[in-house]
Parts: sequence; structure tokens; C-alpha cells
Amino acid sequence: MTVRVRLAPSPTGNLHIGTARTAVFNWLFARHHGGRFILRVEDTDLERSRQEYTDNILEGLTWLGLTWDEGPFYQTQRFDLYAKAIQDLLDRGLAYRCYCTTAELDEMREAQKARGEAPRYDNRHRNLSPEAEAAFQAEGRTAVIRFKIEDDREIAWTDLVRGRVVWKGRDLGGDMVIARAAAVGTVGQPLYNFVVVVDDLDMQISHVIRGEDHIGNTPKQILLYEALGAEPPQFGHTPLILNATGQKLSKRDGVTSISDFRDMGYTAEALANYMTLLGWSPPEPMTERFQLSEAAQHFSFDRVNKAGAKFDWDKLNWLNAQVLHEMSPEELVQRLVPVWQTAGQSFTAAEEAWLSGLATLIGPSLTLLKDAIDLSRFFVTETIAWDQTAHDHFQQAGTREVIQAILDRRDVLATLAAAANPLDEANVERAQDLIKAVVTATGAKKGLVMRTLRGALMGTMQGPDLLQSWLLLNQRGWDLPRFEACVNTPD
RNA sequence: GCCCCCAUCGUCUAGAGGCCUAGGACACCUCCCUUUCACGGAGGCGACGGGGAUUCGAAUUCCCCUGGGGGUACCA
Repeated sequence: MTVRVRLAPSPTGNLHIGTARTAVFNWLFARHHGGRFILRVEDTDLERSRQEYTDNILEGLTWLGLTWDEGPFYQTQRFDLYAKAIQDLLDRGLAYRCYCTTAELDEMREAQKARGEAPRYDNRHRNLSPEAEAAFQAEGRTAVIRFKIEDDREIAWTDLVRGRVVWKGRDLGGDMVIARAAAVGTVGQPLYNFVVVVDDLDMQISHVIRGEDHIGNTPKQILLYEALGAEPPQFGHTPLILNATGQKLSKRDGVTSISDFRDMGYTAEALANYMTLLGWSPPEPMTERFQLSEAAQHFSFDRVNKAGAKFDWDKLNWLNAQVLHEMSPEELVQRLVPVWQTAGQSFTAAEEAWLSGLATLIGPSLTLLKDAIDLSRFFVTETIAWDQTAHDHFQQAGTREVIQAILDRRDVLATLAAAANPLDEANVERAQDLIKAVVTATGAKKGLVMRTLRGALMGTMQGPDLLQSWLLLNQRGWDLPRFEACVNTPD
């Protein structure tokens, strides 16, 4: 059998991490079986659906690398199909019009609650006489379409994740609404549980993989398949992503949109890797750091967990750092250029080798792409301001002498700057020789010399590797002015 | 309330009766590397919710309890 799976997001919000994780599982399953991954936008809720959300969802999936093979299809363009199917159920007596008002339904549910019963529709309009129906119509009432659900039915399926699941018809809440209220003689907007079935059937979906929060919809949908004379697909209900307190992650938990993660400086690789890990564990030869394509080779529902998984920023951060640390300097530069730009840091004048050097220098310190902004701040402008630690350092005796000794050898600075690659071995050696010479000339301890250089070049006592930072600054001609500032401005 | 599901270190998980004095990853702690901070390397801390039952033997099977979660729309 050909595997055909789908992702069916509704454009009522930005691409949510829960939806994205469902997309990951669908995508992995499809790829593993050489099947098709179909994208269908469930925009039947005209009130809440918006184009900008659709755009956000499509962009997010693309960014994550979860490309689809068919679609996107839009349910709003398929209303004819649903209307036909509803009429079919009506004609065959499997569905009927219910004229209840919302007030009546509310009253009924409250009475049920008061009696300690589960709120449900009591099927009161299931067998309306033509006269009664005419009377309701004469009142000007509108009608929803309800699909008949027998209380004594038992619905069972073998879930890809949970094994055998059994549901009783009486726990389904009575005859279900499949189309919204509409004027006499017309059929209103079809509802989720119905259009899903019609579409999954029409698109020949073989496996419905979705979050566990949908598990209660499955028995209703299986009944619908039956009514439409079709075999239901296989179902797999994946565990939910939980917040820190263990509840289903929702918008209220802060950052939950894929686009938010991207804006925060996470890479698509790390995020996809992490989402896969939330509920699935890689088999033996694999480690927890992997490409989606590798995961696809080994993906199986045997290794999907049943329990929900709490979202953990620490682990995501670690994965993101791994992704960044694995990158070549050149690749990192490509990723960093837009980040620098948004921060107003321009390195356009810099050579390619110089930029690679900068990436090499700060790469190991990156957790988020955005971290590059702070780490690059010494390299953006010619001069820099000192923080308190630098000021404190220069209170020490001998610090000015160290800088003066460097300035006495400013010819070496020019030699260093001439190197094609500022960070090549020979250049590093020359810088080390200069430091030795300064130590000899001043009689200062090497530690003092190093710290003094750091303070002078960075204006702070903590930062990336000193020698490499120096050579990078040197090539831009910015080390000399910073040294001169040390001896010229008394502080 | 009613229905359903779930339960191993703080977190994500491995584990499908003896291989488990329960393995890995993140986090945390220590040390090494480094005259800074990171990165990297080596160690350490740390869990089978409780009670029964089956069995020669249970983290693994069954039952009960407890705890947590999901669902209960003319939303999706």
C-alpha cells in the first residue's frame, strides 16, 4: 500500500510548535516509506481563518525543511464536495436536520450537568414528523445537520502509537453536528469532523497521524467513514508537547510559534532535531544529534512514546549550539550576515577571509545566532568604550608601560596586518613574538601583558581568544588607535 | 461531573521477565585544557509513584490506589 499522509493545519494562528511536530512525524513517516506528504489548509472556520496565518504556516514548514508533495489544498475551495456528501447522508437517512436553538441546547446541558450526567445531545429531533418540522420552519428556525450516532455502537481501531483503542457510541455526545445552521432548504458550512473525513477519503490518505488531543474525534470519524461506505485509514495519535507544569503547550506559554524560534536565533536544523526527539527516540547507531533525513531512514512508530513530553529550553539550546559549532566558518558567515545586519552591524568593507576569521573566533561561543551580535561588538567600530573592569585593570602599575612598549614596535603591527589570512599560523607566531618582546622590554609578567592587551583592545576583561581577536582588529587597522587611546587618555 | 489516556534520574529517554548493583543525552557539580569567557576532554550527583498478585526471578505481566494529562462546541 502506498503511504499517503497529510498535515491539516487550520490558519487561525501562526505555525505552532505542536503542529510542526505533527508535521515532522508525518514527514518522517512518509519519507521512511517512500510515501507522499500532503498539505491541506483547514480554513472552514471563516471567522477565525486569516491569510497571514496561512502564509506563516507555509513559510515555517518550508524553513524547517518539511516540504510537501501535494497541495496546499484549501477546504474553502472544496465546499461543493462536502455539500454533496452531506446531501448523500441526508438522502440515506443517516443524517437529519435539528432545529434546536442554542438556548435550548444550553438548557438541556445544564440540566444534565445538574444531574451529574455527561453533557450530550439527546437526539430529540432525530425522528421529527413532517408536521413538526414544518412548524419549526414556520417559526423561522434554522437547522443544523446532525449525523446519527447509535449509543450501543462500539468503535475500535488499532492505533499506531497506542495499540487497540475502544470507544463506546454513548460516550460520543449524541448525534453530532456536521454542518452549521442554515436557512430552510440549504446546507450550512460543514464542520471539522466531517470535512476531515471527506477530504482524507478524497485524497486517499492511508495514515492519519495527529496529536493525542484528537483521539476523541477518531471514533466519530470512523463512523463517518462507515456511513460513506469506506474503509477508514490507520490512525496514530502522538503524545503532546507539554509546558513546564505539564499541561498541553499553548500560546499562553510564551514562545510557541516556529517563526518566534527563528527570530530568536534558533536554526531550523536544531529545532527540527529537537521536535523529533520530543516523543521519538533514535535507535542504536544514531545519536541524539541528527539530520531529519537520517531520522527518516530509521523512523518507526515502535519508538514513539505514549506519554507527553515537557518542552526543555536547555536541550534545545544545546542542540542549537551543536548545529552552530559544526558549521564551517564560511557557512556560519552566511547565516550571520543577516543577523549582523538586523543589529546594525555592518561588515561590508571586510574581506571574506577576515569574516571567516571572525566566524572562527566567535563560533564556539554561540548558542543562538543572535549571540553573534554581542560577541562581535569589539569588531564593528574603530574605537570602543571601556567598562568598569577595564578601568580597574588600568589602575594597576605597569599597564601603560606595556602599551607603550607595543607602540614602540608599531612597525610589527604593520607587518601583521599585511598577512592574507590574519589568523594563519605564521601571523599568530609573529604576534606571540611581539608579546615576548614586550615582556622582556618591560619586565612585566606575561599575565599582566595579556590582560592589559585585552583591556586595551576590547575595553573589557572578558571575551574571545585574545591573539585572534587582536589579529582581526589589526588587519582592520583598529588595534593601533585603541593602543594610542590607552596612553593618551588618562583615566 | 462524565469518557479516555499516561506514569523510569530535575528534563528528554533506553529498557519489551533474568544481560539492570537500571544505560544514554541535557542541566548541575568537580577536575583537565586555556594566564579571560566559551568550546573541547575526563569524572561525579541523580530515577523504576505506592500496594497487592503471577513467577524460581519483575522497571518489564495483571489488579487496585495515587498522581498527572487529554477530551467533553453550530472551533479545529
